[in-house]
Amino acid sequence: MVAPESIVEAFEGAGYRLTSPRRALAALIAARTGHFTAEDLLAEANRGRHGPGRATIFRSLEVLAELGAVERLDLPSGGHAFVACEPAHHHHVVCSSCGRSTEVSDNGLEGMAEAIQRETGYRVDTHRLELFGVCPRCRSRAT
Amino acid sequence: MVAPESIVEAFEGAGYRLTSPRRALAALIAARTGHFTAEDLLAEANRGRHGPGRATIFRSLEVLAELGAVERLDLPSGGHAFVACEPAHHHHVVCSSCGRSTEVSDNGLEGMAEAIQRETGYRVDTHRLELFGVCPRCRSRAT
DNA sequence: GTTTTTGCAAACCATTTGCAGGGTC
DNA sequence: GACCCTGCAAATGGTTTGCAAAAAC
Repeated sequence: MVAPESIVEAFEGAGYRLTSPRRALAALIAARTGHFTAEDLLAEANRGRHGPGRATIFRSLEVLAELGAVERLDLPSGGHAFVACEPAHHHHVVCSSCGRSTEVSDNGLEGMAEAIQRETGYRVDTHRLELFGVCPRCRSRAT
Repeated sequence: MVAPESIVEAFEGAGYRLTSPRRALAALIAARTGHFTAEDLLAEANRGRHGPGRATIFRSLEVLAELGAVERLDLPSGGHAFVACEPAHHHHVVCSSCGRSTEVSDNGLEGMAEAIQRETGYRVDTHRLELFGVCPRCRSRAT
């Protein structure tokens, strides 16, 4: 869904050192088609015998989330997951069947935030929108 | 922000038994002006010496969230909190300074969901929108 | 009297942290 | 060579669970 290089570049561009655990992690993330949890990556890393360790995975995901190369999602279940993405403001629709996700511009939401600001008097600083549904592929397969 | 009775009624209406721990919890929740964590309630419950225990608090919050008497929030920090609310579809603007929150109709969002559906082909089932900012009171106080 | 709820404390699980050795710039 | 990064394993902190006693219906 995302090239491993773009993740490596995120590290690089922000002045982080290029290490083999980070390269390996980039590959693991790039190999994912949908959203994934830290646990998923960890399991995958342990499968191959030279994958990054638990601590590195968590630490790197945090960095990547800060850099915007990855976004943290709050699943309806209360758990956390991540999706690789382009570093621009946007949101995701996540397929609850296969986990695949698609980016969505927040076209319209900006306006809504302004309307809310006017109505409530709050100064709205940030928002998070998460959409969950079924992707086209799963819809047709489900038939 | 919400009357204790409305919470008690939520239990009642759904066929749950009315117990004193549940009444006490309803009062604790009603006393909150903003969002609160399970931990907050637990601390408060322990202050008075006959409050509900840890397990009951978590179990009840889960039930109330299911019933829609309370909504679970995902804070930007990654933690979880709750707000008491009316059981209708809506969203909240949460003040990051004092924790107070206000309900917001999702006026407009419905339309957005449809647009997204059309654009991406996903069938959108649910969404969660959380807004964070500074409430009027804190804005003026902050000057 | 039957069924639900509670409380306690132990179990859990994801995530974080301290620290010494190793790798990168 | 200096400083950043990693792995390990132990600590953490919020949330869940098993079970016997207590309360509601």
